[in-house]
Amino acid sequence: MMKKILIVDDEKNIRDLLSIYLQKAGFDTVQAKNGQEALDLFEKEKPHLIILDLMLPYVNGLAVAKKIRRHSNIPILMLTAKAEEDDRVSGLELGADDYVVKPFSPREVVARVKSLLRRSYADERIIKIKDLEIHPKKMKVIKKGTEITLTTKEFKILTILAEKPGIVFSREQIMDKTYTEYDEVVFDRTIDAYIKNIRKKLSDNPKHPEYIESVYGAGYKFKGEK
Amino acid sequence: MMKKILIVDDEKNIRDLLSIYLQKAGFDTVQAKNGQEALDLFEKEKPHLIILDLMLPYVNGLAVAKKIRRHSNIPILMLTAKAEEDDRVSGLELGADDYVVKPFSPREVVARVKSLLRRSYADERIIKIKDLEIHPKKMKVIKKGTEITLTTKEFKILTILAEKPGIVFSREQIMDKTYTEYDEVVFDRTIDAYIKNIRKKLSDNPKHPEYIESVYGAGYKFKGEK
DNA sequence: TGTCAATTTCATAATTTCTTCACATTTGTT
DNA sequence: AACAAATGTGAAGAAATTATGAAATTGACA
Repeated sequence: MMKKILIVDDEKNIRDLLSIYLQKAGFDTVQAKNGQEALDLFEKEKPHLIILDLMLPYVNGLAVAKKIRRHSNIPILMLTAKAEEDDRVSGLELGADDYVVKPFSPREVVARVKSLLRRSYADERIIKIKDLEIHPKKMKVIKKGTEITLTTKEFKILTILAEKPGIVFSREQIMDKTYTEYDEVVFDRTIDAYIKNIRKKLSDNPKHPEYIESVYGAGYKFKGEK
Repeated sequence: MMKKILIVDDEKNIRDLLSIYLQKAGFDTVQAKNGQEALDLFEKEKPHLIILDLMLPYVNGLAVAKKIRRHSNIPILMLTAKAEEDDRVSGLELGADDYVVKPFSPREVVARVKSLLRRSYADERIIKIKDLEIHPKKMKVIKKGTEITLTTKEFKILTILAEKPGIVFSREQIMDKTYTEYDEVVFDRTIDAYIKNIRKKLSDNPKHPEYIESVYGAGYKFKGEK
């Protein structure tokens, strides 16, 4: 199936350059010249990936990324003019999956687009942690040879935590990453309920958790050295 | 923490050259001369980054990258003999995060390794001071390999002090930075109580403090050179 | 439309942290 | 040395957060 790429940049030259190369590589492209247009087109065109300039007029690229991230986990490739660490860090924090520093080679952008698409849509990476094997493709967790079936949301939440062991995620962060629908606001304690279920299924004692640890006043984290 | 680099190349000269430069830059290195060895060492040594030659005997570098990518998103720096764009493209497609064309300057490799590590582990903004490592994202402090768990407020206060060693903070300043609510007024001695707890957890003797020093009539400071 | 599983909310119990307080100890000053 | 002011500390009640079972709601699908 042909994948559609949304290109967001205020410079027409750049948009066109990327369009040409991406189309040559077999992608469908749509262009937006500012944040508002980007959000509109994101809704309307439902692209498979977004190339987003960090420095946009009016609405900054980070804000656009954040808005989109609230509703979707579409891969985002950020274009950054300067290699400043702060930009880079907040870009990645807010959900950009990769970034390219300007000036870039169009071919490199194409390569990264392909890489991102592959990573995002052919996700069969198995997370091995402690005595668990998390199989995204099968939506299953194997613990010491025994299959444990989780529901979609339980699985998603476990994956978020297990991908970055040791890192504390607030309930809000977990919700942002878990919920894709618009306007969906859920009660804080909902996350607790999921954690409870996951723990039960993994036989993870909340008093002496082997996997998911509560961090009072902060959130949850997957127990781990890393 | 010292980062470990796995170097995979069939030429001993190249492996050694890279090892020397990387070690000089403060990295730990492990070497593999073919794909199988690379996979074994990847499992056993759990490196933080892999430098991988594209052209390996028996099992090609791309295949190795692909296999590793099934279980991990460790950063991979690919070494390519020829500057062909195709290699670069497929390397990036298969999950290499960056590449260097042979013949390369060892210094450039070191620079890219640093950059990749920064990118991949960007979410660990660790404050290192004396024998402490303060991990904000993990909400914990590591002292000589031992994890110390602090509460939210304890952690916050320790961070305030440790970020600017030598600078004295009054109780009021500490409160201002710790409490976000306006009207909230707490008893002066509350800060003392927190300092007491932090000191206890860090085994910091108030009489001969190694970390948090009381400044009579002024407040507290993190003992330090600066 | 009915049913079952998943999702979400809610109420309450259990736990942890926060804050205060009283008293002990130390520090600085005269 | 004596005094005043500031800091150290253990204990305890208050406040906040998390755990959890049960109930209500939603959603997919026959």
